[in-house]
Amino acid sequence: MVTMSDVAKLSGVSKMTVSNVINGRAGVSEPVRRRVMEAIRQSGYRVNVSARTLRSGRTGVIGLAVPEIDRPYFGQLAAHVIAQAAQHGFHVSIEQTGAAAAGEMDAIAHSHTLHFDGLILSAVELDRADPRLADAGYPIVMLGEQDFGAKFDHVAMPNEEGTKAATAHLIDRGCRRIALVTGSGLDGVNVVTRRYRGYLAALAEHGLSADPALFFAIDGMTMDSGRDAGRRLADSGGGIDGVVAVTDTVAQGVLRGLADRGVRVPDDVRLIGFDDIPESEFMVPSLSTVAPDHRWMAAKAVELLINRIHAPLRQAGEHIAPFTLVIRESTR
Amino acid sequence: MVTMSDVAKLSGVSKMTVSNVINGRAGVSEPVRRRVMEAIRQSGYRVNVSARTLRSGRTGVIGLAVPEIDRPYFGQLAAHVIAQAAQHGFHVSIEQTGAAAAGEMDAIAHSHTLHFDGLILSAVELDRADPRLADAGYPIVMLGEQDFGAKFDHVAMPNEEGTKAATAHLIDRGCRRIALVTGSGLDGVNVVTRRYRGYLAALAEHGLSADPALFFAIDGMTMDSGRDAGRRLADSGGGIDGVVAVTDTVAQGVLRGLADRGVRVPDDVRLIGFDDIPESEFMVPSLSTVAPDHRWMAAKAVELLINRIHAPLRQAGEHIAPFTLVIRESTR
DNA sequence: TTGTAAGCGTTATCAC
DNA sequence: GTGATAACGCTTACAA
Repeated sequence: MVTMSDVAKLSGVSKMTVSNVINGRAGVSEPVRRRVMEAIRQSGYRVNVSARTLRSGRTGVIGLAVPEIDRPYFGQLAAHVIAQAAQHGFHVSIEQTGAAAAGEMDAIAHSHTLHFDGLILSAVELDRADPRLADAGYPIVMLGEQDFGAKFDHVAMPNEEGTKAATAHLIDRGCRRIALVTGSGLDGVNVVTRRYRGYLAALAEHGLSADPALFFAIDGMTMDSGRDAGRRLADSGGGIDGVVAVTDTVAQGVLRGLADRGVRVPDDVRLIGFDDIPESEFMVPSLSTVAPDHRWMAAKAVELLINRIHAPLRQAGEHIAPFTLVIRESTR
Repeated sequence: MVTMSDVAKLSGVSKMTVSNVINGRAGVSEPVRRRVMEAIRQSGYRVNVSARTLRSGRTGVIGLAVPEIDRPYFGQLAAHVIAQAAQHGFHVSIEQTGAAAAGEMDAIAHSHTLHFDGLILSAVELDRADPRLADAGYPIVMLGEQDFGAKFDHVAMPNEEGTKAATAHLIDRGCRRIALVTGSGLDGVNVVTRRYRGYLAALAEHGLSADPALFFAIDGMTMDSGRDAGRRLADSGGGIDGVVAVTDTVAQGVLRGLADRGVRVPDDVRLIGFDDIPESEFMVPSLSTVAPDHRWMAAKAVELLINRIHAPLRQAGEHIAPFTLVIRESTR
């Protein structure tokens, strides 16, 4: 392995001068700089990041912890975060938490080991009271889901507003018996409860009542559980004419479950999702959905994190993403 | 920051003994080991990976370079690779190459900087002749696409065999005018040409001719270009009764493009894809497809890479993944 | 503008 | 079994 000393020897200067050239520091004469660059090129020298990190304490890597990278929403999120971080000269390392609280704490403990400069945590289940969160050793930004009070910067989805708009849209289209397909946990403050509140708010505003028979609980935010809910929904015979699904992924499952039972969308039932994943436009029928500005969210999270890396003591804040309602065939 | 020296002082032993305890090396008496463990617990000590890496030369991180992490296939691949690597005590860092050859070389140069122990490269465009590949400084395993000759371990898709089986299946179902929707580059040895050969082989074997009018070229492996191809296909009026799409993602676009034109699947046209992404089961209609064993591929790639990390000089080989044909509604 | 010296936290070596 | 010492490759602080 070729080191800085080798380059120094080759170009007839000291290690320090080589370091200065590499890091673009001022105070190196042009001839020397050229000699050094040439020596670097010739020798094929590469900086040893471990040594630099050991000395400087900065890794240039930020962690992104997501439940499962193979769900479209998180894949898309990761792509945006990687792009944004690159613009600031940071790399991204992805950790899968497996949607379990234990895994999420692992990501933090682990990344401690891996020496991230900071962590973006797209949390679903993590208990907000966990004390270990406080002393992770580096800044953390929460993205997209949980509310952890004032301790962390938090980039939030327009959960309540978005779901309210989606529900209101179905009502506008003439739906009167509108089902909600969502997670079962209605305690605490999280995606599920926030979106539930938005659903209720829209119903109330239009003088509709919230029938418990219209509430379809599912186990995870997966296509599979969505399909199951779609079938139950079709079998319920409750005259349901509209469905709000908690995410597009779940909506895709619902769509499939309804198709399994011969229920047509939007003819028999209208359906709307949340997230605007890339697939939504291509489903048959294409899926109407709440489209948060994902790029904005990724940019915001990276910006907040990098700010905090440079200035650890700042007031944390919540930032709610803007959204639009994308109307497609499923609610025509 | 609490270091190994602190733990040593706290437990009244030397740094070296602490190191031995942490790394589970033999030759530490039980009482001492317990004292050290307790000191670690009390102090909240964490290993500094940079220092360890600097000294040992191992990072414990393997890179995974994929064109775009937000495409379902690569998301799924990443999930499997992460899981497999974890079983061997390795972490995974994901690099996006943006499907361009330049980006793929970047991933290599870059990860040099990042000090991976090895790299799994899911290459699409990378020119096999690029000399920089040879001296990346760590082992590389090619996964899923390109063929780079005998220089690298290579875990390959059953491109030819799978596409042949898919085409034969359509013929079995009674299709006689079978279109192929695939990338335009028919030169070189890559996914596109290999799958094309499989398609031709099946036609030939059943006495059907390859009509150029049945060849629909697309620009990238995206849903968007698939949709476009689906529309052109519907508008072509060539009596097409079957479609082989180069990937499921493209097939999803084709499905949508056909729906745009009111063409019914499978009633008017039968459609089959390649990859068996999670979405395929949930499309309407659900998509028949060639299902390579993704888990097998990830496991093989990780295994080959780790073998090579431990024994750099071994004969490279090609390993073709097993596959099954999954028959769903789109070819019923 | 350039060079010297010290040390970041860990592990390999070899002595005890 | 346990410990002292010397690296690993780089950057910070300071001297020339």
